[in-house]
Amino acid sequence: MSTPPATDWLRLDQQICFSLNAASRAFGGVYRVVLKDLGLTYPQYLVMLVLWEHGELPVKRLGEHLRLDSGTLSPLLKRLEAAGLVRRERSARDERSVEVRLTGEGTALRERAVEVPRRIAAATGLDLAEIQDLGARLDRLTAALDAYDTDPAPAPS
Amino acid sequence: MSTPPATDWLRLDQQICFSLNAASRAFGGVYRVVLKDLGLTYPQYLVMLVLWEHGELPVKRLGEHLRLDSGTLSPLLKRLEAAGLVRRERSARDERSVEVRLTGEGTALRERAVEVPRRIAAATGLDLAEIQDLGARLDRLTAALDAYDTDPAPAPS
DNA sequence: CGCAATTCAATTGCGCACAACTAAGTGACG
DNA sequence: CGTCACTTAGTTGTGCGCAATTGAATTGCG
Repeated sequence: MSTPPATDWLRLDQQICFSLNAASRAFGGVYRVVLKDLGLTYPQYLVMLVLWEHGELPVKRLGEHLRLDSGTLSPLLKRLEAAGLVRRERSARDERSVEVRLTGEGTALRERAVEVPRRIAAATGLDLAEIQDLGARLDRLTAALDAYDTDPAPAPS
Repeated sequence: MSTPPATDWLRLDQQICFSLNAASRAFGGVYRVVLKDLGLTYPQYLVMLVLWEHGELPVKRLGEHLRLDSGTLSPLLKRLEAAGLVRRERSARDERSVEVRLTGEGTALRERAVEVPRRIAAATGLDLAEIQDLGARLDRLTAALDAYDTDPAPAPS
Protein backbone atom coordinates (compact mmCIF):
# COMPACT_ATOMS: atom_id res chain seq x y z
CA MET A 1 0.00 0.00 0.00
CA SER A 2 1.22 3.48 -0.80
CA THR A 3 -1.30 5.12 1.53
CA PRO A 4 -1.12 4.73 5.30
CA PRO A 5 -3.69 2.48 6.99
CA ALA A 6 -7.20 3.81 7.38
CA THR A 7 -6.73 4.27 11.10
CA ASP A 8 -4.35 7.14 10.52
CA TRP A 9 -6.83 8.89 8.30
CA LEU A 10 -9.56 8.62 10.86
CA ARG A 11 -7.29 10.16 13.45
CA LEU A 12 -6.07 12.91 11.14
CA ASP A 13 -9.59 13.74 10.25
CA GLN A 14 -10.35 14.40 13.85
CA GLN A 15 -7.48 16.83 14.02
CA ILE A 16 -8.75 19.06 11.23
CA CYS A 17 -12.39 19.56 11.91
CA PHE A 18 -12.32 18.76 15.57
CA SER A 19 -9.65 21.39 16.20
CA LEU A 20 -11.79 23.91 14.43
CA ASN A 21 -14.90 22.90 16.28
CA ALA A 22 -13.12 22.97 19.63
CA ALA A 23 -11.62 26.39 18.95
CA SER A 24 -15.02 27.73 17.98
CA ARG A 25 -16.56 26.46 21.19
CA ALA A 26 -13.64 27.73 23.25
CA PHE A 27 -14.26 31.17 21.76
CA GLY A 28 -17.85 30.78 22.77
CA GLY A 29 -16.79 30.29 26.35
CA VAL A 30 -14.67 33.42 26.39
CA TYR A 31 -17.36 35.50 24.72
CA ARG A 32 -19.91 34.23 27.20
CA VAL A 33 -17.80 35.68 29.99
CA VAL A 34 -16.93 38.93 28.23
CA LEU A 35 -20.43 39.63 26.90
CA LYS A 36 -22.20 38.82 30.14
CA ASP A 37 -22.13 42.46 31.22
CA LEU A 38 -23.78 43.53 27.98
CA GLY A 39 -26.52 40.92 28.27
CA LEU A 40 -25.69 39.55 24.82
CA THR A 41 -24.90 36.10 23.50
CA TYR A 42 -22.20 35.79 20.89
CA PRO A 43 -24.57 35.50 17.90
CA GLN A 44 -26.53 38.46 19.22
CA TYR A 45 -23.28 40.40 19.49
CA LEU A 46 -22.52 39.60 15.84
CA VAL A 47 -25.91 40.98 14.84
CA MET A 48 -25.26 44.14 16.82
CA LEU A 49 -21.85 44.52 15.16
CA VAL A 50 -23.45 44.46 11.75
CA LEU A 51 -26.11 46.94 12.79
CA TRP A 52 -23.56 49.29 14.37
CA GLU A 53 -21.57 49.21 11.18
CA HIS A 54 -24.34 49.37 8.59
CA GLY A 55 -27.26 50.91 10.40
CA GLU A 56 -30.78 49.80 9.57
CA LEU A 57 -31.13 46.88 7.18
CA PRO A 58 -33.57 44.11 6.28
CA VAL A 59 -33.35 40.63 7.76
CA LYS A 60 -32.18 39.29 4.42
CA ARG A 61 -29.11 41.53 4.31
CA LEU A 62 -28.31 40.77 7.92
CA GLY A 63 -28.36 37.10 7.05
CA GLU A 64 -26.02 37.63 4.12
CA HIS A 65 -23.49 39.38 6.32
CA LEU A 66 -23.64 36.66 8.95
CA ARG A 67 -24.24 33.59 6.81
CA LEU A 68 -27.51 32.94 8.66
CA ASP A 69 -31.09 32.45 7.54
CA SER A 70 -34.40 33.61 8.94
CA GLY A 71 -34.83 30.37 10.84
CA THR A 72 -32.00 31.50 13.09
CA LEU A 73 -32.46 35.25 12.87
CA SER A 74 -36.18 35.59 13.48
CA PRO A 75 -36.19 34.30 17.05
CA LEU A 76 -32.83 35.96 17.78
CA LEU A 77 -34.14 39.33 16.62
CA LYS A 78 -37.26 38.88 18.71
CA ARG A 79 -35.06 38.46 21.75
CA LEU A 80 -33.05 41.56 20.87
CA GLU A 81 -36.32 43.41 20.43
CA ALA A 82 -37.59 42.15 23.77
CA ALA A 83 -34.34 43.43 25.29
CA GLY A 84 -35.10 46.85 23.81
CA LEU A 85 -32.03 46.98 21.57
CA VAL A 86 -33.68 46.85 18.15
CA ARG A 87 -37.04 47.42 16.50
CA ARG A 88 -38.43 45.40 13.63
CA GLU A 89 -40.91 46.88 11.22
CA ARG A 90 -42.29 45.89 7.85
CA SER A 91 -40.85 47.91 5.05
CA ALA A 92 -43.38 50.32 3.57
CA ARG A 93 -42.10 49.89 0.03
CA ASP A 94 -41.89 46.08 0.20
CA GLU A 95 -44.25 44.48 2.64
CA ARG A 96 -42.36 41.18 2.47
CA SER A 97 -39.28 42.73 3.99
CA VAL A 98 -38.69 43.53 7.66
CA GLU A 99 -36.33 46.36 8.50
CA VAL A 100 -34.22 45.95 11.60
CA ARG A 101 -33.02 49.15 13.22
CA LEU A 102 -31.28 50.08 16.44
CA THR A 103 -33.14 51.78 19.26
CA GLY A 104 -31.42 54.50 21.23
CA GLU A 105 -30.53 51.88 23.79
CA GLY A 106 -29.08 49.64 21.11
CA THR A 107 -26.98 52.46 19.72
CA ALA A 108 -25.81 53.39 23.20
CA LEU A 109 -24.69 49.84 23.92
CA ARG A 110 -21.95 50.31 21.35
CA GLU A 111 -20.05 52.50 23.79
CA ARG A 112 -19.82 49.63 26.23
CA ALA A 113 -18.93 47.13 23.48
CA VAL A 114 -15.85 48.88 22.19
CA GLU A 115 -13.67 47.27 24.82
CA VAL A 116 -14.78 43.74 23.92
CA PRO A 117 -12.40 43.17 20.99
CA ARG A 118 -9.32 44.06 23.02
CA ARG A 119 -10.31 41.64 25.75
CA ILE A 120 -10.93 38.89 23.21
CA ALA A 121 -7.66 39.56 21.43
CA ALA A 122 -5.88 39.34 24.77
CA ALA A 123 -7.52 35.98 25.46
CA THR A 124 -6.22 34.52 22.20
CA GLY A 125 -2.62 35.16 23.18
CA LEU A 126 -1.90 36.02 19.54
CA ASP A 127 -0.60 39.25 18.07
CA LEU A 128 -2.36 41.20 15.35
CA ALA A 129 -0.45 39.72 12.44
CA GLU A 130 -1.10 36.15 13.56
CA ILE A 131 -4.77 36.88 14.05
CA GLN A 132 -5.08 38.36 10.59
CA ASP A 133 -3.19 35.50 8.99
CA LEU A 134 -5.32 32.91 10.74
CA GLY A 135 -8.47 34.76 9.77
CA ALA A 136 -7.42 34.86 6.13
CA ARG A 137 -6.69 31.12 6.10
CA LEU A 138 -10.04 30.37 7.66
CA ASP A 139 -11.87 32.56 5.17
CA ARG A 140 -10.22 30.69 2.29
CA LEU A 141 -11.15 27.42 3.94
CA THR A 142 -14.76 28.52 4.30
CA ALA A 143 -14.89 29.53 0.65
CA ALA A 144 -13.52 26.13 -0.41
CA LEU A 145 -16.00 24.27 1.81
CA ASP A 146 -18.93 26.32 0.56
CA ALA A 147 -17.94 25.59 -3.02
CA TYR A 148 -17.85 21.87 -2.28
CA ASP A 149 -21.25 22.11 -0.62
CA THR A 150 -22.84 22.94 -3.93
CA ASP A 151 -20.64 20.52 -5.90
CA PRO A 152 -20.57 17.38 -3.76
CA ALA A 153 -18.93 14.93 -6.16
CA PRO A 154 -15.65 15.94 -7.79
CA ALA A 155 -14.17 13.22 -9.99
CA PRO A 156 -12.28 10.61 -7.92
CA SER A 157 -8.93 9.11 -8.94
CA MET B 1 -4.03 59.17 19.57
CA SER B 2 -1.67 56.23 19.38
CA THR B 3 -4.47 53.67 19.03
CA PRO B 4 -6.75 53.51 15.98
CA PRO B 5 -10.39 54.51 16.44
CA ALA B 6 -12.70 52.01 18.09
CA THR B 7 -14.46 51.28 14.84
CA ASP B 8 -11.43 49.47 13.50
CA TRP B 9 -11.30 47.21 16.51
CA LEU B 10 -14.92 46.26 16.19
CA ARG B 11 -14.38 45.28 12.58
CA LEU B 12 -11.17 43.38 13.28
CA ASP B 13 -12.84 41.53 16.06
CA GLN B 14 -15.40 40.26 13.65
CA GLN B 15 -12.66 38.87 11.47
CA ILE B 16 -11.12 36.65 14.14
CA CYS B 17 -13.99 34.89 15.77
CA PHE B 18 -16.45 35.24 12.97
CA SER B 19 -14.06 33.60 10.50
CA LEU B 20 -13.67 30.72 12.89
CA ASN B 21 -17.37 30.43 13.48
CA ALA B 22 -18.13 30.58 9.77
CA ALA B 23 -15.50 27.94 8.97
CA SER B 24 -16.89 25.68 11.64
CA ARG B 25 -20.38 25.97 10.24
CA ALA B 26 -19.14 25.50 6.69
CA PHE B 27 -17.51 22.27 7.83
CA GLY B 28 -20.84 21.30 9.31
CA GLY B 29 -22.46 21.68 5.93
CA VAL B 30 -19.92 19.45 4.21
CA TYR B 31 -20.12 16.82 6.94
CA ARG B 32 -23.87 16.85 6.74
CA VAL B 33 -23.62 15.87 3.09
CA VAL B 34 -20.83 13.33 3.54
CA LEU B 35 -22.28 11.68 6.65
CA LYS B 36 -25.81 11.46 5.32
CA ASP B 37 -25.21 7.94 4.00
CA LEU B 38 -24.03 6.78 7.41
CA GLY B 39 -27.02 8.27 9.17
CA LEU B 40 -24.76 10.25 11.51
CA THR B 41 -24.55 13.90 12.47
CA TYR B 42 -21.13 15.42 12.87
CA PRO B 43 -21.06 15.26 16.70
CA GLN B 44 -22.28 11.66 16.54
CA TYR B 45 -19.48 10.92 14.10
CA LEU B 46 -16.95 12.35 16.55
CA VAL B 47 -18.28 10.05 19.26
CA MET B 48 -17.98 7.07 16.93
CA LEU B 49 -14.40 8.06 16.07
CA VAL B 50 -13.45 7.99 19.72
CA LEU B 51 -15.15 4.66 20.25
CA TRP B 52 -13.53 3.13 17.17
CA GLU B 53 -10.16 4.25 18.44
CA HIS B 54 -10.47 3.48 22.13
CA GLY B 55 -13.16 0.85 22.35
CA GLU B 56 -15.51 0.81 25.31
CA LEU B 57 -15.27 3.71 27.73
CA PRO B 58 -17.37 5.60 30.27
CA VAL B 59 -19.31 8.75 29.41
CA LYS B 60 -16.86 10.80 31.45
CA ARG B 61 -13.87 9.73 29.37
CA LEU B 62 -15.79 10.27 26.16
CA GLY B 63 -16.50 13.79 27.30
CA GLU B 64 -12.86 14.45 28.06
CA HIS B 65 -11.82 13.38 24.58
CA LEU B 66 -14.47 15.55 22.95
CA ARG B 67 -14.62 18.47 25.35
CA LEU B 68 -18.30 17.78 25.99
CA ASP B 69 -20.33 17.20 29.14
CA SER B 70 -23.17 14.83 29.97
CA GLY B 71 -25.75 17.47 29.11
CA THR B 72 -24.71 17.08 25.50
CA LEU B 73 -23.64 13.46 25.51
CA SER B 74 -26.55 11.82 27.30
CA PRO B 75 -29.20 12.57 24.68
CA LEU B 76 -26.71 12.08 21.86
CA LEU B 77 -25.79 8.62 23.14
CA LYS B 78 -29.44 7.75 23.52
CA ARG B 79 -29.91 8.49 19.84
CA LEU B 80 -26.89 6.38 18.92
CA GLU B 81 -28.32 3.60 21.06
CA ALA B 82 -31.72 3.93 19.41
CA ALA B 83 -29.92 3.66 16.06
CA GLY B 84 -28.39 0.38 17.24
CA LEU B 85 -24.78 1.58 17.08
CA VAL B 86 -23.88 1.57 20.78
CA ARG B 87 -25.03 0.09 24.06
CA ARG B 88 -24.94 1.87 27.41
CA GLU B 89 -24.71 -0.06 30.63
CA ARG B 90 -23.94 0.82 34.22
CA SER B 91 -20.50 -0.28 35.24
CA ALA B 92 -20.59 -3.20 37.68
CA ARG B 93 -17.63 -1.95 39.68
CA ASP B 94 -18.81 1.65 39.89
CA GLU B 95 -22.53 2.13 39.63
CA ARG B 96 -22.15 5.86 39.00
CA SER B 97 -20.40 5.22 35.72
CA VAL B 98 -22.04 4.25 32.43
CA GLU B 99 -19.94 2.29 29.97
CA VAL B 100 -20.51 3.01 26.30
CA ARG B 101 -19.58 0.22 23.92
CA LEU B 102 -20.03 -0.45 20.24
CA THR B 103 -22.53 -2.99 18.98
CA GLY B 104 -21.62 -5.22 16.04
CA GLU B 105 -23.45 -2.78 13.84
CA GLY B 106 -21.51 0.13 15.30
CA THR B 107 -18.22 -1.65 14.73
CA ALA B 108 -19.23 -2.53 11.20
CA LEU B 109 -20.06 1.07 10.38
CA ARG B 110 -16.36 1.86 10.62
CA GLU B 111 -15.79 0.15 7.28
CA ARG B 112 -18.07 2.62 5.60
CA ALA B 113 -16.59 5.58 7.47
CA VAL B 114 -13.00 5.13 6.37
CA GLU B 115 -13.63 7.05 3.18
CA VAL B 116 -15.03 10.08 5.00
CA PRO B 117 -11.70 11.76 5.88
CA ARG B 118 -10.48 11.71 2.28
CA ARG B 119 -13.66 13.31 1.07
CA ILE B 120 -13.45 15.98 3.76
CA ALA B 121 -9.80 16.65 3.05
CA ALA B 122 -10.67 17.04 -0.62
CA ALA B 123 -13.37 19.57 0.25
CA THR B 124 -10.92 21.75 2.16
CA GLY B 125 -8.75 22.24 -0.89
CA LEU B 126 -5.71 22.11 1.39
CA ASP B 127 -2.79 19.69 1.37
CA LEU B 128 -1.73 17.62 4.32
CA ALA B 129 0.93 20.00 5.59
CA GLU B 130 -1.41 22.97 5.54
CA ILE B 131 -4.08 21.00 7.33
CA GLN B 132 -1.70 19.93 10.05
CA ASP B 133 -0.32 23.43 10.47
CA LEU B 134 -3.77 24.93 10.73
CA GLY B 135 -4.81 22.24 13.21
CA ALA B 136 -1.79 22.97 15.38
CA ARG B 137 -2.50 26.69 15.39
CA LEU B 138 -6.10 26.11 16.33
CA ASP B 139 -5.15 23.73 19.13
CA ARG B 140 -2.83 26.36 20.56
CA LEU B 141 -5.59 28.92 20.25
CA THR B 142 -8.04 26.64 22.06
CA ALA B 143 -5.54 26.09 24.86
CA ALA B 144 -5.06 29.84 25.26
CA LEU B 145 -8.80 30.48 25.27
CA ASP B 146 -9.46 27.72 27.78
CA ALA B 147 -6.78 29.13 30.06
CA TYR B 148 -8.41 32.55 29.88
CA ASP B 149 -11.78 31.00 30.63
CA THR B 150 -10.66 29.91 34.06
CA ASP B 151 -8.42 32.94 34.66
CA PRO B 152 -10.25 35.94 33.20
CA ALA B 153 -7.54 38.48 34.13
CA PRO B 154 -4.03 37.27 33.40
CA ALA B 155 -1.38 39.65 34.63
CA PRO B 156 -0.17 41.87 31.76
CA SER B 157 3.44 42.94 31.31
C1' DC C 1 -55.14 42.78 -16.44
C1' DG C 2 -54.53 37.91 -14.60
C1' DC C 3 -51.76 34.23 -13.38
C1' DA C 4 -47.45 31.79 -12.34
C1' DA C 5 -42.89 31.93 -10.48
C1' DT C 6 -40.11 34.09 -7.20
C1' DT C 7 -38.82 36.43 -2.91
C1' DC C 8 -38.97 37.17 1.96
C1' DA C 9 -39.95 36.35 6.80
C1' DA C 10 -41.83 33.39 10.04
C1' DT C 11 -42.69 28.90 11.90
C1' DT C 12 -41.88 23.98 12.98
C1' DG C 13 -39.06 20.26 14.12
C1' DC C 14 -34.74 18.27 15.29
C1' DG C 15 -30.19 18.18 17.13
C1' DC C 16 -26.23 20.32 19.50
C1' DA C 17 -23.98 23.27 23.45
C1' DC C 18 -23.96 24.67 27.92
C1' DA C 19 -25.44 26.24 32.65
C1' DA C 20 -27.81 24.82 36.59
C1' DC C 21 -29.70 21.39 39.14
C1' DT C 22 -30.98 16.56 40.74
C1' DA C 23 -30.09 12.00 42.17
C1' DA C 24 -27.45 8.18 43.10
C1' DG C 25 -23.07 5.96 44.26
C1' DT C 26 -18.38 6.07 46.30
C1' DG C 27 -14.82 6.84 49.58
C1' DA C 28 -12.61 9.01 53.43
C1' DC C 29 -12.67 10.37 58.00
C1' DG C 30 -14.08 10.82 62.65
C1' DC D 1 -20.71 2.51 61.54
C1' DG D 2 -22.42 7.00 60.01
C1' DT D 3 -21.84 11.14 57.85
C1' DC D 4 -20.06 14.28 54.56
C1' DA D 5 -17.60 15.68 50.47
C1' DC D 6 -16.93 14.31 45.97
C1' DT D 7 -17.85 12.04 41.54
C1' DT D 8 -20.82 10.68 37.76
C1' DA D 9 -25.01 10.72 34.71
C1' DG D 10 -29.09 12.46 33.78
C1' DT D 11 -32.63 16.22 33.36
C1' DT D 12 -34.33 20.88 32.50
C1' DG D 13 -34.28 25.19 30.31
C1' DT D 14 -32.39 28.49 27.01
C1' DG D 15 -30.39 29.63 22.79
C1' DC D 16 -28.19 28.64 18.25
C1' DG D 17 -28.15 26.31 13.42
C1' DC D 18 -30.38 24.42 9.71
C1' DA D 19 -33.85 21.92 6.71
C1' DA D 20 -38.44 22.12 5.31
C1' DT D 21 -42.71 24.30 5.03
C1' DT D 22 -46.10 28.12 5.06
C1' DG D 23 -48.10 32.41 3.76
C1' DA D 24 -47.99 36.87 2.11
C1' DA D 25 -46.11 40.19 -1.24
C1' DT D 26 -43.86 41.15 -5.53
C1' DT D 27 -42.43 40.53 -10.18
C1' DG D 28 -42.62 38.89 -14.76
C1' DC D 29 -44.91 37.47 -18.68
C1' DG D 30 -48.48 36.53 -21.86
